[in-house]
Amino acid sequence: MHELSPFIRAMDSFARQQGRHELPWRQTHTTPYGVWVSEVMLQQTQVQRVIPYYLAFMERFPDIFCLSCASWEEFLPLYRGLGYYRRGENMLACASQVVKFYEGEFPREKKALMALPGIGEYTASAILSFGYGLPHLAFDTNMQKVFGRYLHGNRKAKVDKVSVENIISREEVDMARFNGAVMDFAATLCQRTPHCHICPVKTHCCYARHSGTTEPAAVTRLPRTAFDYRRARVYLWLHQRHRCYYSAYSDSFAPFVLAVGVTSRQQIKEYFRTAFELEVAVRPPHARGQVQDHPALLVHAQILQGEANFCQFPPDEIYRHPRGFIPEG
DNA sequence: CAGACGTGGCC
DNA sequence: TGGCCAAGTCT
Repeated sequence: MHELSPFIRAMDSFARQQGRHELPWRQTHTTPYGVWVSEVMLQQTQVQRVIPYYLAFMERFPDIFCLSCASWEEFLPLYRGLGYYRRGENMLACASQVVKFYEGEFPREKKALMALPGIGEYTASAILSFGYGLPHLAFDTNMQKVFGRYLHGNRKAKVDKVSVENIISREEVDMARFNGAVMDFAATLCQRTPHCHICPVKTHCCYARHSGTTEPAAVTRLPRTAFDYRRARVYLWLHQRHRCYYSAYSDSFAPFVLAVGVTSRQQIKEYFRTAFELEVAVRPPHARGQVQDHPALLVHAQILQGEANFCQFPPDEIYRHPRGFIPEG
């Protein structure tokens, strides 16, 4: 017996009663490949957003051999819109390595998995537990939040992963079931503002016992002064992973200066699509201010697809603000 | 080890 | 509408 016993029993019951069993990557026919695809897509991305991407992706690339042969041009249509395009590059590289070195089967060892591109400790554990039924704890931000609160009353508190994993393994618990249960529990009950009044472990949880007073409340920011996007101009730095920057001019470096009012990410993408036949990923503005009495936004963007016929400059030869830029203050 | 990396939906 | 959010990984 130990302090986690009630929690483990509660999660088992929670999984049975309120588990999200209908998620497409939780089906009985889901392969380690399917687990991997879902886990990579789910990184820093919301479940509801991933579902349609996952379904379409598995239809287009049903197995890892299929994916390992795909080009970036074939891959991108099924990935575009998910963001974090390095993730996408890593998926292709990973698929090709698994085929080349492991005959298309993901290894069953954490160390070997973590050596593959785009697979870190969390994703490796997820593949091992969900894909192979091995007893690895999939410790993500959900588990951090839940165990931090349960054990120490604070979602940010340091949690000893190894001892938690050992304790769970010792119980006769299916680790995959447990991992999924904690995620569902975190998503539906133990949210940023947790619903302790209906929580099955409230009598054992450190956070609930202290009525949440052990955790700092979410910060509320002061409202900012309105910014006139309709009159604003975007100054845009187009780059390849910040390794080289493209200039709007051929003789010296200059950022792209867009038309007044072309400020939304959607508008900016459309501009590069029609003007240059380029697909670009546009970051939210990293600075705003004034240039010659006009509101200005400074924006980074990188090329996803297409050929750029612009002059290239190394990062140290570009300047980061337009002449006369006055930061908002 | 901070900081970078994307996006569309939501209030 | 602007600021925040969501199953990490890499450098």
